[in-house]
Order: sequence, then C-alpha cells, then structure tokens
Amino acid sequence: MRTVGSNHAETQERVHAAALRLFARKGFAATGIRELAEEAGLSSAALYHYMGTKEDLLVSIMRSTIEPLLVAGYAILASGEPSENQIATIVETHVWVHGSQPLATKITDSEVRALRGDRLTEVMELRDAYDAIWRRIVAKGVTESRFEVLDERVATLALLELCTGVSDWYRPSGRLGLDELCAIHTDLAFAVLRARRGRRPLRRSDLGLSHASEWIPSSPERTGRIDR
Amino acid sequence: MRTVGSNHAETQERVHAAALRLFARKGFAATGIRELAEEAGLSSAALYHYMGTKEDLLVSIMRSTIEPLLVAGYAILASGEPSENQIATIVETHVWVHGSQPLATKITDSEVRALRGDRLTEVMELRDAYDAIWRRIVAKGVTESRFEVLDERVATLALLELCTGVSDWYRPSGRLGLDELCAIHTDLAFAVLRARRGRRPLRRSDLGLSHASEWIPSSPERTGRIDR
Amino acid sequence: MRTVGSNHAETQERVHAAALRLFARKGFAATGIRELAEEAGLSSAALYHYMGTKEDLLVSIMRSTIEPLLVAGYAILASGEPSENQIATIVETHVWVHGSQPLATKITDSEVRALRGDRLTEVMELRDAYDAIWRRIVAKGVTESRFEVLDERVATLALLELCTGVSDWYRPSGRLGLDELCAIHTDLAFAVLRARRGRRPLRRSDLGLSHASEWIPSSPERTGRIDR
Amino acid sequence: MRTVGSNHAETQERVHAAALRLFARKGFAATGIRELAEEAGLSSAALYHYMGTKEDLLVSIMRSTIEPLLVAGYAILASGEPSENQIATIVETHVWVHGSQPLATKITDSEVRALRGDRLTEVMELRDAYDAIWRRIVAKGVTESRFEVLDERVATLALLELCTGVSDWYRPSGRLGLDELCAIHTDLAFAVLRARRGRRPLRRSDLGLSHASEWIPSSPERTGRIDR
DNA sequence: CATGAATGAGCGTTCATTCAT
DNA sequence: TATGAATGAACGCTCATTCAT
Repeated sequence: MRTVGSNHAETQERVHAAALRLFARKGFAATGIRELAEEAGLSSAALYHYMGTKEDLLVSIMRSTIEPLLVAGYAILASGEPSENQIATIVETHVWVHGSQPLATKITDSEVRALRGDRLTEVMELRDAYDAIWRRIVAKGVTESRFEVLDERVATLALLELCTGVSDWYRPSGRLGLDELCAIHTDLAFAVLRARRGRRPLRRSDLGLSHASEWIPSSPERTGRIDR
Repeated sequence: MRTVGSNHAETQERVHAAALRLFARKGFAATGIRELAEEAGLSSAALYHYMGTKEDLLVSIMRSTIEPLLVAGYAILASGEPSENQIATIVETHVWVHGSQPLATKITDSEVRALRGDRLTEVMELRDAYDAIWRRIVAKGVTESRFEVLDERVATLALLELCTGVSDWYRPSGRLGLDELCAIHTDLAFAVLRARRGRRPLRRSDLGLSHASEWIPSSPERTGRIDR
Repeated sequence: MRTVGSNHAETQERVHAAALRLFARKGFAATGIRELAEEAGLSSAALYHYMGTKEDLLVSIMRSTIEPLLVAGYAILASGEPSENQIATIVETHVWVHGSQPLATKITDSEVRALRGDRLTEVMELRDAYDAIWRRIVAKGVTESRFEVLDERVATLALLELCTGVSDWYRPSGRLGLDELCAIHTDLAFAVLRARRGRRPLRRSDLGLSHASEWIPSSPERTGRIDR
Repeated sequence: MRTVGSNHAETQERVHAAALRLFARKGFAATGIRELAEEAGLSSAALYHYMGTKEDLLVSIMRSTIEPLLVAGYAILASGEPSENQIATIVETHVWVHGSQPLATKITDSEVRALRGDRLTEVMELRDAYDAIWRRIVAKGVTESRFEVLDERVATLALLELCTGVSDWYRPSGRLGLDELCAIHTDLAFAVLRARRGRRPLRRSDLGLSHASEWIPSSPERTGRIDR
C-alpha cells in the first residue's frame, strides 16, 4: 500500500531531529512526548512507530554521537603519529563534531543522568572508553616529554572540558568558521599541555596540518530548521 | 515563641541540602516534589513551610551561588592588581567555589533552562555580569601584552569552561586537596593565556600567591551526607 | 491574664464578618480557611478559637439569618390581622432583612447545598417552616377572596423569589432607601396577588402602614468595611 | 477513521450532562474532577479528551444557555409587537428554558462568580445584554402607559427574578406542565406590571397567544437520568 | 490565646504508553 | 501506518484541621 519505501526513514529522521531540538533546549525530562510529536509533525501515538520508548530515543542519539568519535579516536591511537599530531587530530575531530552537532553533543554530555540500568552502563562505557583515549595520548606525550603539565589527570580533564564546551556557545553562523574553531582549539590544547618545539612553545602552524574539514566527513545536524 | 528557635532554619537547610543533592543528581525537571520531601525527611505538604514553589527553591540556590562569585569578581576587578594576579585570583576563587560546592554550582550552570520569564532574566543577568568580569580581565591582559591568544573570545570561554568543569568531577575526598586544585588551575590558566615572565612561560609559583584557602572564607556544601 | 473580657466576642464578630464577605463573594466551597483567616486578621490556626469547623461557621450564619425571620413570621401569623396586612408585613420584614443584610441572606439562600446530614436537615426545616408561613398567609387570603391567583403555589414561590432577589442587587448606598424598597415590594406583592380594595387594585397606601423602619429593629450587617 | 463515528459526540454529551448534574447540585467549586469523571463513566484522565479545563466546561454550559435566550430576546425586540405581547413572549421563552433546563440555567445564574478575567467579562456581557432587553421592553410599555409600576427598575428585576426562580423548584414530572407554567408566569408578569385592557386588569387569555410549546423548539436537558 | 508546624487527602492537570480500529 | 481513546500514576500544590509549644 505504501508507494515510496524511504518515507519511514525520513519520518524517523524528523523524529530524531525534533528530539535533538527539544532535548537540547529543554532537557530530556522536561520534554513531553506530545511536545515531541508536535515538533515532529506527528500524533503522539504515531511517534511510537518510529521509536521505542522516550529513553530508547535518547540512547540512540547518544550512541550515534559517541560512536563515531570513538571510532575516530581508536584510529588516531593506532596511527603511530607523534603525540602532538594525535592530540591535534583528536581535538579537531572533537571540536568539529561538537561545533557541527551542538544539539546532539550537548544532549550526550548532559543527559546521561536520565538513563538507568543497562542503558546507563552501556553509554557510560562508551564515554569512558573515549575519555581513556585522550588520557592515553596525553600520557604518552608526557612520558616522551613532549608535554609538560603539573597534573596529568587534571590537564586531560581540563582539555576535554574546554573542547566539549564548544557545543554550549558555538554557532556556525557566527564570526568563526568551523575550521578556524578547530585550529584555535588545537592551539589552546598545545598551550594547556605546554607543548614545545625546541625551546619555543609549539603552535599549530608548526605541524603542517591540513584543515579539519579535509579529513572529517561532513555531518552537520539535520534538524530541519535553522534552530536555536 | 518557639523554644528551640533554630528549628526552622535547620529544616530549611535540610530542604536546601536535599534539593542540592537531587537537582544535581537527577536534574530539576526530573526531581519530584515528593522525592524532595522524602529526601528532606518531611511530608510533601510540610515542604511548603520552608520554600515557595519548586522554582523558587531553584532560584534561591542559583542566587546564593552566583552572587558571592559576582561580589568577589567585582572586588578583583577593583583591586588594581596586574592582570596575572587578577586572573589567578578569580580562577582560584572560581575553582574553590566549584570544588567545595560542586552540587550547587553544577545546578547553577545547567538548570538555567528550567527558568522562565523574570526569573530567567534575573539569573541570566547575574551570570552575564560574572562572565563579563572574566572578559574584562583577559582583555586588559591582552592589551597590555601580558597574555597572548589567538582568539580572545574563545580563550576566555575555554578558560571559564575549564574552571567550571571542576564541579563535574572533583571530589574533596580524592587525591587532590582544594588548594592544590586551585593552584593547578591557575597554572592552566597561565598556560591557556600564554602568560610570560620575561621570555619564560609564567608559572603560578612566580607570583608569590598564598593558598586560596587563606583568603576564601570556607563554605563547603552542607548536604548532610557524603553524597553522590 | 486578659484585661478586657469582650475581646473574644469582638474577634468572633470579625471572623463572622469576614465569612460573610467571602462566602457571599466567592461561595462557601471556594473560600479557603487561610483566606478567611487573612480577611479576619488572624492566623488560620487562631481562627479555630472563634469557630468550630468551617461548616459550623456557615450554619451559624444561616441560623442567625433565618431564625429572626421565622420568629417574625410566627408573630405575624398570630397577629390576627387581615391577610393584606400580614402579607405586607412579612414582605417588608423579609425585604428589610435582605436589603440590610445582603451578604448573610445570599449565603443562607444559596449555600444550603454545602451542608450534609443533620446540619442540612436542621437548616432545611427552618427554611421550610418559614416558607410555610408565606403559604399559609397567601392561602388564607385566597380563601377569603382577598387575593386572586391562577396558581396559589406558583404565586407564593414567585412572591418569595421576588422578595429574596433583593439581596442580589440592592445596595443601601444606591438610589432607593430601605423604606422605599419595602414599600415598593409590598406594592408588587399586592400586584402579584391581585389584591383589591373594592373593585380597584389595592395599593400599599390604602393600608395606612407605617414605615418598616419603625417596627423592625435595625440590624445592618457589620462587615467592618464598605463591602462588595 | 472511527467506525461508530458518533462516539465522541456521545461521550462529550455524557460529560456535559454529568457536569450539569454535579455543578447544579454541589456547585462548581465543590465538584471535583474525579467526581465528574465518575459521574460521566470515565477516568479522570480520559475526561480531558472531551473538555478543556473545568472552567472551559463551565463557560460552555453558560454560553449554550444564555445565547439562545439572547437570540430569542433580540428577535422579540425586533418583532414590532405591542409591549404586552413582547413581555408575554420573553417571559414564556425564559420560563420554558428555565423549566426545561433547570440544571443549566441554575448553573448559569449562580456560578458566574467562579469565572475570572476574560471569561468573566464575556459571560457578564452576555448576561447584561439579555437583561437590557427586558428593561427596554418594560420601559417601552411604561412609556406607552401600557404598564404602570411604582419603580421601573425594581419591577423589571423582580420580574426577572420571579421567572428565573423557576429553575429552583420546577420539575417537569410535577403537577404542572411547562405550557401551564409559562401561561401562569405571563399572567404573573401582567400582574406585576399592572397591565390593563381598558379598565380591567389584563389577563393572558386576552391576548390570544398560542402555547409556548408551539413556538419554542423543544430542548429538554439530556442528563441521562431522572436527576436530583 | 496565638502560632508555626505538620499531615493525609485531595486539588486540577499532565505524564508516557498501549491498543483497537 | 495512523490515530483517538484510554489509563494508572504522577505532577506541583493546597486543603481543612490538629497540636505542641
């Protein structure tokens, strides 16, 4: 009876996009199922054809946000590049994703508390695995005296926080392009880690990196509107 | 003509503490009034002797968190100290408060979206005023070539984010004391801002600062239990 | 320990007056006990020194409104006067009371439904007894051909309704004085009952009645303010 | 794509009928939403498929009661009939509606105080417009010396009150039919207004009016039970 | 007397979810 | 697929009343 087969996927994406907007703006708990349905242009009952429970929807948003970062992280770890390059790459990947998908990343970073039981465990394991990659990169750099920090643990957390914060304020329509944003953050990362080239502070320009946009597959959030 | 006299204040503080715990752990929207009452050891009806609405309670938590920071910030701005010292002082005050009151600060930083109308405006004005202080300090340091950053706006945001993140992970019972935490963050701030003493990177130890604990009136959160 | 003995009675009257105002304006069910306390200038707990339950207060208002009317009604019945005079007298007494105590009478007439059990029975008996007096007067007048109506039952109810309605709209501060109001209603009553003097319609002026104010003990509502 | 189709309207009417019964018997404020739901045979949550808020329900009852009366009133005013006929017609329409829909009319007459803001204004405007029609008819009759009253304002109010009171006591199952009730009230109205035909008091039978039932579209209250 | 504190029950309303159609 | 209907539970908050102080 259906003519076009892809309609289901399309609608599913509309639901996903609506959830991104509402969960990010109001929070998971404060977003009602009817509100979500209205935002997606469906009845609240129809919604359940395109999602499991409200919590399922949240988990799916989180997984699709963390997993690509995790995959990228493992690749970076495996690359054998020097620590400076690894940090630069993971920072720019992270910032790129947080700058281009602020809604999804903000939700992923702030709504873990809405989960219970297995879902919580699952997501926390993904997140912990991702954080561990950063720690390993920093640790190697410190060991090799490429970085120099007072406290390795704190520095890594600070670095992550600083890069993650991007999703709180960055707007693609603003003064800075995503490429610039990435470059600036790499430079900040080198500063935080007190990376040096010889006895001079290391700057991103010393590394001959291409723009992040060249190696990161573009994936802006598709929220169906110029949101926020 | 109460005999005990302090009972009301005590209970009020119990309510406050319960709200800190629950709002921080589950979020404002996900915390029910009955849950809050149980956590405070009252009936849900009795709760209303000690608070206005749930939103009132949230606002009071936020005000009592931001306002001292704002007062301290203005004092620092007015101190006439060099930018390095001002940054160090505001960083350590901020970190101290976030480290000693992680619940209240996390709530204040993440639940603004739960407010509406005048309450929202009021709190956002306080927060904006506080952020402006950081921007002014950084700007002055940059103008005087004490700091050197690629992008002043981004650097300031990064700095704030990095110091604020403390409330997400720091536990007083952990490896680091609050004084150490503060010192580490000052050092991180100098790194982010690429502050120098002569041609050497500036370190906190160059400034001869006393410990934060010596100038900040102690105000650990009283949540009535070793929480979270 | 108390100096003046009458304070209790005074306060009780303040409570009574507050109840009159609120029950009349908002209705019994819609009036909260805290609201009542505030209106009377007491705490809600103190209120209970001057009344029983909220329902007790309502019953006391009703009794003190109906009973004088009932007493007057019995006196009129026993007077042996001709039906025209009895009707005139009961009408003017009724209108006088409803015009001078609009709050109490409105409450009495409209809040019977708030009562349950014995209280309901008690008040309904008083009210029925009062209505019966009107019916007896009208019936006698009809029997003696002093009145002439299509339907005795309906005419009596219409007459009562017409006189009772006064409490809905009459204001002592308005165009008409209470004496005038009473006279007008007697005239209306004669009209409704098609009373005649000879073959001319009977008018109040034919009876040589004095003003209602001369035989009715003045009892304006003491509500402590120019109310409504 | 409901099969039965009329189920929604039917249930809505059940809710409406339940509200009529409860609001009339206990009053709007004293009627709980769960009570209403039970009376309508629904869960309290399901109730909200068939109404807006409780106040919306009340307003809808009031509007559907006043509006037909108002429409009829304007038609009578515009008819150009002599004042006696206009009064007779509006009285019988009014009495017919109050006698056949005692619950709705009683609610409409007594629960205006439960409304606030715009709803209050709206309903009061309707009611005032209706009252104004009565005043205009009486005024014209007085001007043309067809009626003779001591006080025009009071007479009109008395007339309205007398006709409205019907909803307090009339039961269709009782001694009188609605047609009789209407005729009796027209006669009472002529009496109150001291209408004359030549030098004899005017009686309804002088006018050659048909029964009210012949020109008023029947609309007995459908409350689903022999109520009260 | 007066009051702050307390409470169990209830308020009107919305929740996330299911299901028959 | 889509939806109106339905529900038990819960929402934030207020109720009338009692009682120790």
